Amino acid sequence: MDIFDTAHLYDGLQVMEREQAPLGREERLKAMEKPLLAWYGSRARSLPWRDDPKPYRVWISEIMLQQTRVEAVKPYFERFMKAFPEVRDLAGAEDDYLMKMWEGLGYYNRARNLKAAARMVMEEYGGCLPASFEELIKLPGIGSYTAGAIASIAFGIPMPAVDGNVLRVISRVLGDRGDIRKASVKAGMEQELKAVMPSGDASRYNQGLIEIGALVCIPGGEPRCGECPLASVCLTRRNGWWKEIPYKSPNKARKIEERTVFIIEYQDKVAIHKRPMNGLLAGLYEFPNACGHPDADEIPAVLGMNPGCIKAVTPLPAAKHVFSHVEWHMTGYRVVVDEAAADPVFPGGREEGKGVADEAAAGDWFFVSREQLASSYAIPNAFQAYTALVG
DNA sequence: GATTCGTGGTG
DNA sequence: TCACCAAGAAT
Repeated sequence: MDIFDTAHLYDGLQVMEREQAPLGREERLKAMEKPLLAWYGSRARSLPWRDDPKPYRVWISEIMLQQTRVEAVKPYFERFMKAFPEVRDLAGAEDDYLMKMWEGLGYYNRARNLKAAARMVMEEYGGCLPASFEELIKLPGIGSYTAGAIASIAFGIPMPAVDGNVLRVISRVLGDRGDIRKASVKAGMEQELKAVMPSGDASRYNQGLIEIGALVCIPGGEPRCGECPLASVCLTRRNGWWKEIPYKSPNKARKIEERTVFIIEYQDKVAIHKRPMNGLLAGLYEFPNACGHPDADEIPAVLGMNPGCIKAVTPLPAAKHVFSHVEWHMTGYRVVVDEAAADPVFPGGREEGKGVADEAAAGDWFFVSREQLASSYAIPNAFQAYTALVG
């Protein structure tokens, strides 16, 4: 028999609890500890950052895991650790290379914050992450969850690490209908968990709660209460509330932007453009693009190019990319240009004062080979449909 | 408190 | 197809 298959005990335990005074919130949370630690001891997945929890590795993994699935992180983590084995390597990273190592993972400010924090760790802590929640949370990119995760997992400090998994698990255990989107609900849960954290098992305790959320008390489907070590203390399990708890207030509708992407080719090279250092996809590279869906005969004006520079124009397939708060509905053109347009002295062959109205005008585009593009410039996956056409 | 930051899996 | 949403943080 599987000792963690507690389904057969539910009826008895429920009767027991009904016969006693109902548990208060703190008592219910305290009742989680033993079954949680026992379950984690036997069921924890083997993960690269878990098997070798050096502070630096825990830090990198926790940043990568923010709003990102474990399976997506794994290959990035291994590659990142080879590129930047120690804090010193990260602190001295070249920006374009750093972003190339992050290319496709999303939320690119995480990588920039990581480097900024690494420099602070070098200067202020001699290259070692501080073993202190209060010091960790001062570092850029480290908030209350990540500070708690690093403090507990890397240093054994008994501080809670409340992420989306923990919000879901604890809301369900307590039968709490508070809106888990609210910062106040998270802050309250951090306080309650801090009061019941075991002083000597912080790492396993926090990771156990997260692991239950990831593997058992899952979102977007029926939780696997039959294999949950917390089933006997869980109010949501007892009352069948899993569809209602956790409660999360609805999302806002996304804004839709129409864009046109230009694959501008000269011989074996293609034009790219560096995006501004703030806002969406900050500091990454992109193909020149513009608002709206201009006709082919409008392209010289849109690009601010002498029509004589353009040797051929062919339309490219439409594509859609969905960000968190914006949707791009894209079309594209392949534009083959001649020497005049590719002249580095006069980038883009542009006419003075004209050009793409917004972002592409900021720094002009420049031509790179396919090899350079693939090896040295981070292009976000929003352009994947067009990147694929460049080969 | 409300917004803005990517991307891919999933029902 | 589409809405949801994941090991959140910064502004």
